[in-house]
Amino acid sequence: MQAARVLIDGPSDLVFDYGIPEGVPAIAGCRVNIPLRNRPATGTILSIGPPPEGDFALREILSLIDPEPLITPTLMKVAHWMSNYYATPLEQIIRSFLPTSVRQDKNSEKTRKIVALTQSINDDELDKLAKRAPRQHLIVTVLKNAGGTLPLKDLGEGASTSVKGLVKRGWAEVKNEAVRRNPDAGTEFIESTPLQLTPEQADCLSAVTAAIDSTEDTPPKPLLLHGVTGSGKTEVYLQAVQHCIDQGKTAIVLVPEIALTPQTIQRFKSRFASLQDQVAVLHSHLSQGERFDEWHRIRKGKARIVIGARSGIFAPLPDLGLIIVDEEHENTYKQDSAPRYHGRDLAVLRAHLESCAVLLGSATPSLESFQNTLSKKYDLITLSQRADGQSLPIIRIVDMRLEKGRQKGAVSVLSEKLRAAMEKKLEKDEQIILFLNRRGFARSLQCPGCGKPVECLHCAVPLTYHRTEERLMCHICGHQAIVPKACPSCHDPAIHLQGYGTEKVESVLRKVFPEARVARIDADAMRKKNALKDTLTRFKAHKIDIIIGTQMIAKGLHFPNVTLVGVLNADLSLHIPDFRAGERTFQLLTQVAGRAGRGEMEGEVIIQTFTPHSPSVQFARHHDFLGYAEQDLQFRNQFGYPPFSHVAMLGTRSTHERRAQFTLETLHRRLKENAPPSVTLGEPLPSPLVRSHGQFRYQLMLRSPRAKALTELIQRVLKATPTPDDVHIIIDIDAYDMS
DNA sequence: AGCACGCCGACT
DNA sequence: GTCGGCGTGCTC
Repeated sequence: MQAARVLIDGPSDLVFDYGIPEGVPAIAGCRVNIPLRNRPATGTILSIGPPPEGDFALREILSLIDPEPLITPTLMKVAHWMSNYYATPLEQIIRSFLPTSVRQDKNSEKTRKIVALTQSINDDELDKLAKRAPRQHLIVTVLKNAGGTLPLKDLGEGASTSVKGLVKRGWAEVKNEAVRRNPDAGTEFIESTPLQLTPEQADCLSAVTAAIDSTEDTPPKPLLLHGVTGSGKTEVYLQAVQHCIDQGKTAIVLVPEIALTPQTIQRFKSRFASLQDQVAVLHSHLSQGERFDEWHRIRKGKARIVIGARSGIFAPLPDLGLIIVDEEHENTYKQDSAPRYHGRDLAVLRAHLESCAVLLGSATPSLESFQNTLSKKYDLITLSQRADGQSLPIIRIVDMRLEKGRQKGAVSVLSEKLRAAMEKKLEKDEQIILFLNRRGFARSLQCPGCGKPVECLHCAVPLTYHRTEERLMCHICGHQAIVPKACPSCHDPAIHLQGYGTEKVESVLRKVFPEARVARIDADAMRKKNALKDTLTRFKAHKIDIIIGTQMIAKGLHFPNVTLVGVLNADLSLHIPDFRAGERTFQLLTQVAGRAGRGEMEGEVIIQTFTPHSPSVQFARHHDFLGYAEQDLQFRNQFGYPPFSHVAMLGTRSTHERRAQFTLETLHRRLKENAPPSVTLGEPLPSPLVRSHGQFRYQLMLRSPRAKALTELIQRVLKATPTPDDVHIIIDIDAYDMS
């Protein structure tokens, strides 16, 4: 007899063997009801194998929750890999694979009652019925006209009694029919036809189709598509997915955030309108029931194209042919709560395990992915021209250090150049997007005179200002400094923390351009449901002249009438204590600039900055990704940052500050004693956001060329080191969030 | 001796 | 997670 190895639901990652009763089709990936001690429990079958040795009575599975496995064999492998790599209990991983409604098998199929005539009734009987039971007669007539069947609720109120009468006579029967809870119910999508491809696009497409068509013996390499903004990456995606479907395979399309990419979703839905029911969009606004239905449609192969945010990578699609990761450089692919996986990395892993094609696309690829093309792990394909033949927008830099004198000390929001340019565009009735990257808390000291932030000499990242201690701190090596009275570089005493938000900008705009129609897009203003969609629709219809927004507007939006994009303070994302700050700023500037000049008219971009010479600003200005990458990769290599190493953050959180600190210090000591030479240890330090949600946070950075070395070391030390109950430990492998 | 409490390991 | 065994220590 075979036994099933079952992972029990719950936080303790229990694995036990159970007997499989006669006739129960239990296979790996199935969800099961099992007895545990004296109570029932639920779990997931990990594998089937011979029963274990040992003198205990094997208990049997009570029943299968779902007759078919909810987790495919490949996804099971992904889960095991994740558990090892991210140092996370397998149970937690599996839990994150399944939506709650699917896992708990709640909100299972919605049904409705269908009334069907069972036999033809002759006119004679009908006449009799008309006299004796006019309601029944009416129902029979209606049903006959409708072809014999109708939903019960369409027969009008109070019909059920009469229907019962008909059932009694044996003339009709009532059946339950499953109805799909369709998130798009009532929306019509008009099918769009494929666009004519430029020669570059055609080359890229054939590289992707070749990868889709490659056989299992020659598994395809991952593809990195570097396409400048407006180069028509989405059209390549669409035609690649079409090819995949034509081959009878399925496809996953990952997008950074469903809510922020309504235009991309729309294009997919329209292109595949004839396959309407075969496109499933997984997003956080689905109801539990909708999610249940979409998930099962995917599992059964009824939906063959899945569009989703990072967790879409767990979609249980059979016959996977292609995975696309749009805007692969986006940080939103990294989950910032356990399991802290990276959607793009899992896409590459899953594609490898499924021997299917994977396409990573971006106008500003991550240095991790780009480095993989240099080392020949990935193939690079390029779209260097805009699809409509338009040139990339002209980018002008405004040196805000010079504005300071002009505007006498006041925090200057709009430079004279930007204001003048806006005025011109408004006169011509063209639209404007203003961008302000507001990143609150962890702030550095920047000199308004020379534009330099105060940096750590050892780590080349800005020092972080800690208000409580009135000190500057390097958040990587622990170096501390007092807050300078004057700028260390130019001795300007005006050095201070400065900042303003989108709201302030909005009020300035209303004052400077009282005639213009202004709208603000940020997390605060867009809290209401559909607020973003509505604002974008009004902007498209030109009922708004100027949009002022945060990162939310940097991505993927396409508005032909926008001819001016202004970046109010390019430095805000530059001077945060993170080795990726430069990369992020370059990405942001390039992406934002790409919103300009997407129609007939030429676009113009104005970037306001205190550091006009920083590589992020200069390379973005010249639309030079390769130049930027070369420069930043050199820096990363020199200081041993990713992609030349893996970074792990080990953190403690507690309501007791001393305990959080002490625990991390203890762990640090033990790590030091046990660390192999390949691992570089940082110092245990208060997080830049020391206190958040009432908890104190301390963290420690570890680096190593091998991620496995980090996971192993951390797990070994944690296992051997008891920690207080009220201190929560966080392990973040390949961390992106340094705050 | 008898019992409440809390820690800790087992749970197939 | 949850149960139960067992040791500690307090009370009767």
